[in-house]
Amino acid sequence: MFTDEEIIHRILDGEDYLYEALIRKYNQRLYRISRSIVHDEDEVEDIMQTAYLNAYLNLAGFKGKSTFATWLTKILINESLLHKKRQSKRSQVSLEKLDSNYNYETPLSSLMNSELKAVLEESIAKLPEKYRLVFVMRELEDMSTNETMDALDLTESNVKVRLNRAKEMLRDVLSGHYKSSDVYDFHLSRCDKIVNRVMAEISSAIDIRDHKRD
DNA sequence: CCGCTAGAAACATGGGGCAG
DNA sequence: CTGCCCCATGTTTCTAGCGG
Repeated sequence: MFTDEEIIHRILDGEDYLYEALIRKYNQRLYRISRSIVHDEDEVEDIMQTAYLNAYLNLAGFKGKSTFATWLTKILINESLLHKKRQSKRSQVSLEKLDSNYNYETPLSSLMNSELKAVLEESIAKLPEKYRLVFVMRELEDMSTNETMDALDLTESNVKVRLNRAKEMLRDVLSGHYKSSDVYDFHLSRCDKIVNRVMAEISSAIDIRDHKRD
């Protein structure tokens, strides 16, 4: 097993195909996080694709100031927010779109009552974006407070209080306890789809780059 | 025992709405 | 317009628990 940093070194040394391993590793995380900003699945796919591509093209600029995971997450969040901003400019109607998009599939079998899961997903989706983002990153993706604050450019205390308030809001809706591990699951076919697309984009990007070099 | 982290509570601030 | 209140948000501070 190689660390991300080792893989990146090898990619920069010419082993471009290794980028696929990184994509597969972080697909689930990026999907959930982007999905907590943008509701439409297809749009999330596009955003992830763009984020992976941007990350790849700027890989040489990654200096290891934070971890690769955080760096990549940051790129994704920026891309997601950018997309959302563009979209809200085009059409002001976003509210009615919210409800129709909650019913996406969560393929893995779970111990959780499906009705409860649906309620939980809906409740999460209804959280204000800042709370939802922190909640998804901390609770669903198991990111540390430090990772989360780096990715979102927040203070430590702010991450803590947002997480607690998110939970508080969810508690108001959900009586009793909840199990969050299988919310926002990432469908495997979707994973392959994105991997293939990004690797295709990368190979053409490499062609262009090599062309320019000549 | 020490250091780190999470969480809860108290406190501070800033904006929006509203009566006068 | 002004003063006031309420609400959302962020910071500070304290406590508890966990592992080295």
